[in-house]
Amino acid sequence: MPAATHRAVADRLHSAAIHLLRRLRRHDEAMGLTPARASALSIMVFGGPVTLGSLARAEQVSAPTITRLIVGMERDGLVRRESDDQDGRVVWLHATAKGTRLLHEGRQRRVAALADDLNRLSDSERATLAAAADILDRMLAGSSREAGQARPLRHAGRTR
Amino acid sequence: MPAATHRAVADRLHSAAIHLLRRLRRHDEAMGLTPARASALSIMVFGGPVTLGSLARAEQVSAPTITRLIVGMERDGLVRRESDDQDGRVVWLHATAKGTRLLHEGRQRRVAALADDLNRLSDSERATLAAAADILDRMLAGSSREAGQARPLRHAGRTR
DNA sequence: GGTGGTATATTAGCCACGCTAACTAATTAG
DNA sequence: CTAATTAGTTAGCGTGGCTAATATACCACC
Repeated sequence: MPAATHRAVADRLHSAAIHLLRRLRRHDEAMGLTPARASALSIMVFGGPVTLGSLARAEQVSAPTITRLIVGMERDGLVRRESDDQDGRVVWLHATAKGTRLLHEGRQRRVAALADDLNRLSDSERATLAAAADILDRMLAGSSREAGQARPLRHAGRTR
Repeated sequence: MPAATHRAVADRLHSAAIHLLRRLRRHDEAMGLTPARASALSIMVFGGPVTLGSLARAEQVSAPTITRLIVGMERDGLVRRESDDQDGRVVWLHATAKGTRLLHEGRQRRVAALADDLNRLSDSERATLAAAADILDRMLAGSSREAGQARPLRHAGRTR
């Protein structure tokens, strides 16, 4: 397979991923969870308690951004702060029951919408998609170099 | 194939798409094009001139948001405004040469990064991904109900 | 046991880009 | 000709990116 073909595949994959997420994203905000909050919550729910710093690294945003995000989420009862008894500087973040519930509801909705679309495909088409998802995840996991294993849905940043 | 399996496929696809775009998005801002600008530009470059209103619909954002985005892009020489001679209300938007060049450069970068990853796969894995991209694009095109045919990379919105 | 350096989190203040509400101007319908 | 509709803008708000500067805690070392 020549390199030019790789680029063509890359291009189509890129486009497919954009369309897929554009479609799913509409369900994200249907229940009061902004994307930034959903992404941070997913890290805590699937990966357990984290410190502010490690959350910032996992989300690939700056420390002040995370501080402010968490202040709001704590105010709304989605996360709980807890200070470390070994190290007075670090703050541990836990998803509350409410936060966990909201995250799961949103996830359900998104995935259900996609599953609807999948219903209209043939078995072999679905099998192809399943195989592709596996290949992609292996490929991307291999080239990812960050700490967090969960799913930050990162969105843009300013560059100045 | 039972519905439960569809959900599992949906879940894996969702996750794969997120990881894919998270990886690509880093290249987006490497050249002074914010995601919102890149997305608007891609509509004009690949789809030709558009009116403010149709761009807003294609991007799925409100009219004021587009107005402000375009004001900035015009200031920076990425787009040109032109009024319609039939209808004094409408404003046509054209990508300038500079805008077109910037967009293509960014696209090259993103796709090149992905093609690198694809190099490490086997031929049959690549074929699976190519087939999956086609299936996805057909599936998503079938359920999309908007006017614009180009590629808005939409990101979150506020709901109040 | 104080002193300097490093690490963690916060505060302050900027910018981009979502939104609604309210407006102007142009067109179309009746 | 007036009323309704449509296209775009202006004003003003909220979230979530950022850097720079600061407070606190820890650590290392003399």
